[in-house]
Amino acid sequence: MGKMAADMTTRERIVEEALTLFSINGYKGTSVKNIADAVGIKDSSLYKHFKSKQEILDTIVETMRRHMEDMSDTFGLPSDDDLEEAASVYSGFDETMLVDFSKKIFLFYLKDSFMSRFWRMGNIEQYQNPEVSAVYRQLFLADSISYQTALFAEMIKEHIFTGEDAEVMAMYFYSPIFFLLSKYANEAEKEEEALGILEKQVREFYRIYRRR
Amino acid sequence: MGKMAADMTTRERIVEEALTLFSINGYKGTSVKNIADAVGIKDSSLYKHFKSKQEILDTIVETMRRHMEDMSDTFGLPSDDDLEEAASVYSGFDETMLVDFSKKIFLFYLKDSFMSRFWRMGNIEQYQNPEVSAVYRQLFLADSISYQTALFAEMIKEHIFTGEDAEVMAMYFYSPIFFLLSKYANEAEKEEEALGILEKQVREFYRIYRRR
DNA sequence: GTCTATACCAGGATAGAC
DNA sequence: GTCTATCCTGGTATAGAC
Repeated sequence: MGKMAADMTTRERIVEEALTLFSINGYKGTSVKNIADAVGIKDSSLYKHFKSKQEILDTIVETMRRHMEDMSDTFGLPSDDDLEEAASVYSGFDETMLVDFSKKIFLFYLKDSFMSRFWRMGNIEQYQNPEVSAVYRQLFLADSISYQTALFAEMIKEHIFTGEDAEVMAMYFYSPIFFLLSKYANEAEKEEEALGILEKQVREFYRIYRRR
Repeated sequence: MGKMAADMTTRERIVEEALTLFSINGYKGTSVKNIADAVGIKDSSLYKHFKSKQEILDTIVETMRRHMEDMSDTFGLPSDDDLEEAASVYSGFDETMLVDFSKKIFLFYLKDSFMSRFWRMGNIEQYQNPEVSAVYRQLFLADSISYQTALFAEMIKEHIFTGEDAEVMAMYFYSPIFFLLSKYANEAEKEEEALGILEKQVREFYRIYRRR
């Protein structure tokens, strides 16, 4: 994203096209020639930029790892350091804000061009490539839960929500998002349907845990 | 499962070994020779049983489709027809029974040899093969939700649970199971950890929706 | 840094003997 | 219904000219 094709180096464009193809056809289902064709060079020329097909995949994973680190910014989420601040930001939280927050997370995963392609590639390659698997699992399974657990814990402490166990709350908040991503990642046209279901879930979540 | 290798025809053993290999290395990552080796025959001999590698995959999908139809039995679940009966069966439902019910579903998906291999293969191949995708999505995304929606709707009607929207309840009941399957499908050794988390989720679910 | 040409190998599938 | 031998294609990667 951000850069136009013209602004990108050939090396960057190879990574870009490879991620797209890997996310559609998988690593084994994508040939070096497929990637070269997409970039508009011959397959042999590609080896001036990468010493092997595997090295392209490694570069994608590395890029994703860096992308991940400044994800909070992209998200518009506060960083781990200032959770207290985060909670105070959300202290005027109402139902609508919680719904918007969940939709923001959902649509970021679904529509951000890097995220959505990595989601799909991660699904396909998670059992094959240990490095892909590690980043995929951290991103979509571990970090999401741990961040939201910390956030809900803070919000309980600040008496914004009631609840005994922040991790249980985080699971109830995030796992429907995860489920809907799995279901709708490949059906962009049904986005509205997905958002409708998500909204109902989150309104119920708010009803259950709001301070009474 | 149930049949020993000795009892199975060569054709059945090909399907069996192919599913195992596809679930580990994917369709493209598995060669006909890999399958033949696992069965103990030469790759060329395999073509006496199947006219192509694709036909093996089609047979697996077909087997899964049939497996699916009598899943309710395997599950120990009532069929769609007699939901009223199902609800009355659960009318004496307490927290422990709900926890056991959720663990049963979770462990069935995780440990049933056919299910767990199809789960993994479905994950890998969901964007590649339309037929795999259809069965995978029906099994793990659509049917689970619709069955549990019907069940909770009946239980609300019978005043066993309180709740406005059975589908929202079904999502809160099933999506943590789905999330935990995604997380632990490849880490059989952490089964206890997964069950611990599941139990906490379901106890919270019961606390929220039990009749008061 | 792009091209053409080519080496090399692995995979899917068939032919034909036993 | 299993084997050996073989065909063909397509994929990764390298060499060397421009």
